[in-house]
Amino acid sequence: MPPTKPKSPKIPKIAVIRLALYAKHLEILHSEGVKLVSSLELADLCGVNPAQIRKDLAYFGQFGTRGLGYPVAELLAELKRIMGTDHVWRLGLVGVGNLGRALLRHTQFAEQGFVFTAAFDRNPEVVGTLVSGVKVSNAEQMKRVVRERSPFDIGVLATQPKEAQSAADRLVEAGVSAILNFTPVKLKLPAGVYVENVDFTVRLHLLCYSITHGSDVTQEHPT
Amino acid sequence: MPPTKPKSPKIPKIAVIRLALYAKHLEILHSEGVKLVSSLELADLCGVNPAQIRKDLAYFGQFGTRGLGYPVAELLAELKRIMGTDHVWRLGLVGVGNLGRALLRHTQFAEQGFVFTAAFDRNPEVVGTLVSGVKVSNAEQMKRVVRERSPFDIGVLATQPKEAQSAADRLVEAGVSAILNFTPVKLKLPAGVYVENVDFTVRLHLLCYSITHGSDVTQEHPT
DNA sequence: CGCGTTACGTGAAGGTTTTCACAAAGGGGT
DNA sequence: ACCCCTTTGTGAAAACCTTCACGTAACGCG
Repeated sequence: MPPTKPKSPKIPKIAVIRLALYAKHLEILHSEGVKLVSSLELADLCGVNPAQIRKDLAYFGQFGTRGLGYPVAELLAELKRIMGTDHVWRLGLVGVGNLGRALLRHTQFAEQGFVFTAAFDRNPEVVGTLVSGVKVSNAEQMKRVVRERSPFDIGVLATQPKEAQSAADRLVEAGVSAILNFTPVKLKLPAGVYVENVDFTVRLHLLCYSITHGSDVTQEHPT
Repeated sequence: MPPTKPKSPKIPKIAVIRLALYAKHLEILHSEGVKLVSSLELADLCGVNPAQIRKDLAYFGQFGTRGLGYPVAELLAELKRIMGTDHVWRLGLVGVGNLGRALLRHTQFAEQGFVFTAAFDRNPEVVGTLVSGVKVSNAEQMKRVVRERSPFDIGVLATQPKEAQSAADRLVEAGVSAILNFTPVKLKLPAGVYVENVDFTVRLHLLCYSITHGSDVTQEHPT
């Protein structure tokens, strides 16, 4: 079962998203004791085309045996390795407001190997408190706190919009190279810092459009 | 400024998402007193290709004047009309937990014309309380509450995973035809009910992949 | 041990979305 | 009233992603 590095340098983002989808269903199959799965079976579970699965996997190597299918446990392990989710990732929250608090308490993160190791805010009333087992530190001392006490890999940004950019700058300064951005601000960041913007209102807009027009949109993207 | 119904029946979903993006930036321009904008200027602000903007708009009609550009106020009004966001939408929350509470208190919704008019939970300790000005009702009486007291247009699902499907069923029963689903459950619903799934963990997985591989993904989808 | 069956891996075809490039059209100055 | 400049609207081309279809490999049964 050879390489795990991308063969060609350009993988469609959507393919990576589907990889996570496959992993999720493989996890279930694995827990059910299923040892082998064909692209057809997995495709049914995931709601995609079987050829799609084979193509997506082919970006990263050969994982199946012809005539049989894919070994569930091995493929799952490979996918996790490819996604980088074969180990725990540490999250650092900036902005302990309504949303931030909910994120800290959100159990799904931990279930998937994402653990908050730090939290920051500027409000003196919040700094020093413990939320869901995480101590809230002063946002102004982020760099020092990260270095001396609670390092983390991914920054989670849930501040007020007007503080978003400076908070992001501080994250970068502290050495973070990936940010999950819950604010509606388009962040300006140096190259090499990865950002994913989460904006639920976009989805609401989409629903409004669908209700208004009776869904004449095409693609049905996963997640 | 002619029709607003789609010319051809199939509009790419991604184009509708971009429409919301354009509207957001037009809103800003409008508040700055800008009267006219060219596709080039707007494209720069939105981070997309100018031809893309013209194509997207062309799905719905002709809104610009050659040699000049687009009238900001008018185009904004048109886009809102197209998206259906020219009036307030009423939201109904199911599941007043950590996330639900944060959503009720989230100010961005109201700012964009989305107002919670109802909230439901099964926990007797929560039922009857007031969260962010919204009375929490018993989830089992959803149908009645909706009809007699607090109708709403879009259901927002933030329950525990195991209750998600039955809560969704109840929403449909109560006449709701659009659901914003924050649970990781793939809902089974009758045709004609629109669902948008919001799963932040997908984005985290994507960040993991990027960090691990140094971003070799292609597309850069907005929001 | 060979043959049939199954299902992967992949080139080629098909479909969709993005970008290019240009004709056509409106505005404004002279 | 005409001409020039700007920028739209849009076919055509390019890029991209998905699906098809088949060669090929592996297993297992007789």
